[in-house]
Amino acid sequence: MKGNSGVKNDFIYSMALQLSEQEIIRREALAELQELGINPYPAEEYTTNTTIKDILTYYPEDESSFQDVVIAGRIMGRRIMGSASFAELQDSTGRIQLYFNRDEICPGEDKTMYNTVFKRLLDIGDIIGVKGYVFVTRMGETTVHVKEYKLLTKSLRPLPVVKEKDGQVYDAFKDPEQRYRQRYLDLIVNPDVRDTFRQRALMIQSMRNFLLSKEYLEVETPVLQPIYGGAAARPFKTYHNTLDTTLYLRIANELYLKRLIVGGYDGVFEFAKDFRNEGMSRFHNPEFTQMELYVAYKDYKWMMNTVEEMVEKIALDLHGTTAVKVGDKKIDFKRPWKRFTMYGAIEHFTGVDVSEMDEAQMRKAALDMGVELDETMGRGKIIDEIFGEKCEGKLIQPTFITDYPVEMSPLAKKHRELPGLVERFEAICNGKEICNSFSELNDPVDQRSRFEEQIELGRRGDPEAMVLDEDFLRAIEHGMPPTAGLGIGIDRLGMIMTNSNSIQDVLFFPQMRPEKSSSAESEGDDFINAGIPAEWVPVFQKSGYPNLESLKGANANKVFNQLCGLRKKLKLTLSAPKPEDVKEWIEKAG
RNA sequence: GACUUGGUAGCUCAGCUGGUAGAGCACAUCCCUUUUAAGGAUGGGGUCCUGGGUUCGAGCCCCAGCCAAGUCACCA
Repeated sequence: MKGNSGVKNDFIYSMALQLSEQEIIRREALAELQELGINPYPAEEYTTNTTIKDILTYYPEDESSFQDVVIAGRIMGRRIMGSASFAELQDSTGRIQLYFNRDEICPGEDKTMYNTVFKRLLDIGDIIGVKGYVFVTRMGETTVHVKEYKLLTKSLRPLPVVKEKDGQVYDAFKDPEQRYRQRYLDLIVNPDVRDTFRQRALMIQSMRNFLLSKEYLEVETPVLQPIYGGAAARPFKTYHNTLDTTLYLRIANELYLKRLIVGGYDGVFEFAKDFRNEGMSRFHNPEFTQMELYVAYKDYKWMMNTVEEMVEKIALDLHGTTAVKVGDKKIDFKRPWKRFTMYGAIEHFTGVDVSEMDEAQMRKAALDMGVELDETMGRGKIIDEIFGEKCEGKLIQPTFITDYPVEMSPLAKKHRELPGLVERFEAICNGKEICNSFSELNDPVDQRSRFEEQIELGRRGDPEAMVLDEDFLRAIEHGMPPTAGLGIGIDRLGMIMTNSNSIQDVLFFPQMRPEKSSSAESEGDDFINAGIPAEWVPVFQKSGYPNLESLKGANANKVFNQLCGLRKKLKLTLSAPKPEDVKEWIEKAG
């Protein structure tokens, strides 16, 4: 360290107790930059005039272009030689090589900006802006010849360095836990992750454009609901102080959107975050996004055609083709999709026609197929079990399953021809449901009795049974036009459209258990309360005494030696304690 | 929730029957200087997830716990 003030030394070395060596070196570089009069975090705008992607795309077509470029981004790699160096710069569009030459960066006598600042004080991860011109190196790589550069942000932590050659990736940053917890790192070093989320955004945009082009109204409805409804699921519960009342985070927005149809809109939709207090897996996150759409004067048959049209358009907008690669399969969203009734699908995959069976016969048939059941299951639930067990996983290409048992669908209208069924369909794709839709039940008398059946299920112990929403009934008693409704899982569809294996890969910040945080900082108060100088607290903690309690009964000589040893090792400017001080501190602990 | 696998340096990972913690990248100092997952030399860097136990001795064995991933169950 040259010319550093004692104050800065103290700051850096007191941090040294918690920091890795590489972090200390970066903090020293930060201090040195400031002494050179360089602001590592400048406030003013840095105006760029192109992007890396544009340079790489258009320069090869016209080598007289890009002779005066300004770009900004993060340093992702450096190859430093004597008077000339190369670096990799990454912006939001891509990565390009930079060429630095000492005598061009520093035309005069003072070579500090090259020798000291660029070579020694900049690191991988720093954000800089550069001005220069584009050329091609002897090795044939399009490169920006830097005439001038400016530090825009100093990075204090080392970045995972991922290297790649001929499609082979070295030292990939791939541990899922770290990728999800520190998504920013994932995004920096794994460019395909940035692409996945761009595609997700494009997918939503495509869907929204489709719906807006039909002149449906995009709306927002409450997330905090006094009565949760619209789906069979367990809710998150919260509490409002002023109202002194329990509220639930919505599990669906269906009942609110239908109220809007009652209110006279012909078509309403919402991209809704829903919350379900249930298990987590690679298909389930506690909060997820669903697009719900309700269109008046339509039925579920119309809605099937609409879903096909919409999803086919999304595939085309994202991939330019209706066929999408998912894992080792190719899924083709080209219309028309295959259609099965639920009974038809079961007969197709099991060879058993269950359509005419009563509950007892059905139970026996299911058990014969090896489907596990429990006592609380009624006829509808058994059909659902058979379907889920024997059919759903086998449906890879997009397929509509229609006409569900009434017991499973308390918000769907009874089938116009087939008793015991409702006018409902789901689209199954890659073995998973991607949407759910019905001709909405608008008969208020029927709706009330369906709710009452749900209440009965709740009494029998079904934790997912729906509760009766009196205001919703009041609304449809005023008359809701015949309506087709749809819920489509945005995350699930996103997984398919981006070829992602888990829902965590299409959510920026999937829910994780909270990280175990070191409580060292708060525990430090104990030391101070016992009269131990604050500047020694981190030294104690580094020595293996996280709190005062841990110091109890410790050998005073040993502690004294540990403290002084660390002081020497880390070149702390603190004055050494006396042995009797240490003894006194330990006595206070015990 | 059950089962399986894993947690070792900033990152990716080795680590023998239980015997003084290793490599590559990154970092530091130096050499070469239009290189490209740059090369060469030297060096620094560790709570082996946590807590117990067995043992003369534990990264490794046993028990408990934490976190994650995979599979299964439930839900979209």
